[in-house]
Amino acid sequence: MIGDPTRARMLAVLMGGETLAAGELAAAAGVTAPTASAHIAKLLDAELVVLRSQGRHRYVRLAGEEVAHVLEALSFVAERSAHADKWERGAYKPLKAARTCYRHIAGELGVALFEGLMARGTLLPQDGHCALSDAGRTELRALGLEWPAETDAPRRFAHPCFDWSERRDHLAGSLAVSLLDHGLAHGWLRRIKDSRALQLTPPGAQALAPWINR
Amino acid sequence: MIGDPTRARMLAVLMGGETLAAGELAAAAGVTAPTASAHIAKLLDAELVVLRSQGRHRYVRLAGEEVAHVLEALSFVAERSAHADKWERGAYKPLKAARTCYRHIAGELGVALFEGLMARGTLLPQDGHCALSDAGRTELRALGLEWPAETDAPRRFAHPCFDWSERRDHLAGSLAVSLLDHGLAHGWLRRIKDSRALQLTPPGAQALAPWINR
DNA sequence: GCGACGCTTCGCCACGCGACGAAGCATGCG
DNA sequence: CGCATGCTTCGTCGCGTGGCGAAGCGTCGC
Repeated sequence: MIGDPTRARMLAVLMGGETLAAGELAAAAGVTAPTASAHIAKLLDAELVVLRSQGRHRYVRLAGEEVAHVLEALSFVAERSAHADKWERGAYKPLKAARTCYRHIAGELGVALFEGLMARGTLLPQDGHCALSDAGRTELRALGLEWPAETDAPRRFAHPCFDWSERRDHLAGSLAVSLLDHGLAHGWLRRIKDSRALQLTPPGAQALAPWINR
Repeated sequence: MIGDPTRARMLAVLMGGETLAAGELAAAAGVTAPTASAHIAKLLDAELVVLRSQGRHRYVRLAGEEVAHVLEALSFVAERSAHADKWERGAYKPLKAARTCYRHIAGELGVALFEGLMARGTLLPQDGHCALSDAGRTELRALGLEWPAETDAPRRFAHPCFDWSERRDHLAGSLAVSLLDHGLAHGWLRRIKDSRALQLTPPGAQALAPWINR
């Protein structure tokens, strides 16, 4: 299912965490509308993506974090030895520095952020997941960040996610989604076109400085 | 590559962590020798498996932990919703209770062991991996366990590995391999035939009792 | 050496499935 | 209303690739 080149291209695009209309996906994958439609139907059937119909558009998004995790791990193994140093220099460098993993911040920036959040005590480890400390709540609100209720499903709220390029954890969960969205909305981060790479802007570096661990 | 049904069956068998001769793999996957040979060649080319020629036999084994991790995550997503309750009752129950993940102990037993090792202080968290405490070294030697030198590559020695059925970590790394091998050799654990499932024997339960967290 | 065995290479067949064009439904807009 | 847009369904084509049997190598045993 994932192995088909066209579907793989579609999934890779969706790994950015965005939701795309069927037509956009077709263009991104380089196939015609009928072909894309058939593939989307299969991905839906396999529950790898979910669909939201809205007017005459049909928006597609990855089904969840498990799927994103598999794809991330797969892409790492796939690109592994082939171009060992492309990660250090060249085309993959921006991806290694900062990228989206589903709807989280990953790469060097993601790992640094996660470790900073833990080191500063903004987040506290708790069983397998993470919880906001009282001080942490205050700090993040001061940035203007808002997040969904933490009450239900603590596991879903914030937890570590293994980062395949860094081989260390970054932050995942709904708090991480809020953080990415907020960062994009306020110009702290910019998506690099046609890529999962992210760029940290000067205001972003300033806003996140207390947590960026270097 | 992984998607082909025959190759998937081969990889699933190899997920047990064993090394099999080409002919055994052919039988396990239900194909003739020529077919298996072609598939093995492809898996080798993709560096998903490694080969050790010995006499007229050619032994195949998974290439490493990254590969095992991807396969484990994939199998979880693949089996996910299909038979949601088969994990609780029925065919998957032994797999959920205890199984091999590459060459580590996974499932409920694996998670309990890992958490017990940490809770008792046998293992100490250290950066992204784990280190043996002095007391831990003594405790494990008392069991008769031996392990490779811890000096080089601490990351490889012991680290958490996300367990897809339990959604918590179990122990991975060369220490985990030693533990599984030792457990099998001393009758603490038995492989269940034609499956990745493991069974904890009474002597095993006794030997591991100090670390089994319940 | 000469078989037996294990595995690979070769040649061939056939099925599956992905690709597209054309036509068919929906939805939204003037 | 009627036409444009977005997507799906249908029918068809053709390539890719997995499958096997037969034959070819290498390795071990007597």
